[in-house]
Amino acid sequence: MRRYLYSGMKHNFFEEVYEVVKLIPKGRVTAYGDIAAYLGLRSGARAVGWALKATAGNHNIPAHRVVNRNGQLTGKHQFPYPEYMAEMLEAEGVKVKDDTVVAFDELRWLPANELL
DNA sequence: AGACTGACTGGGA
DNA sequence: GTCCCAGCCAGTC
Repeated sequence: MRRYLYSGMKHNFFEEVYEVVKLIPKGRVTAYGDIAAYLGLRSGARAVGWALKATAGNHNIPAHRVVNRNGQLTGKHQFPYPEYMAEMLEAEGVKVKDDTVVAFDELRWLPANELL
């Protein structure tokens, strides 16, 4: 995994996002902003969400492990059906209540901390 | 070309 | 805690 610093570098932002998302461990979650920060963007969270939208239907990318900074499943409506995202997380041992990940702070996986 | 939009976020009021 | 606002990327009109 290489560092992505946006300044001056021409690169496919989407692919970088996908690579990071694929590395999120089962049973853990992360936030859009965490991924953006790791990729070197100040406020690229929205761009990350936009990129993940393009992965809809791609089962090779665990997009359900990405939630917003409050642990809310804001992207649930992009899945085959609204409950799909929560079901996937529950199946991995992540508890979800009211569209929000329980104990989000403990399960939050930060790429900058866990990767070299 | 310009203006919006969206699976967002941090900071200030 | 709430509300507002600018900034990020790529696509659409």
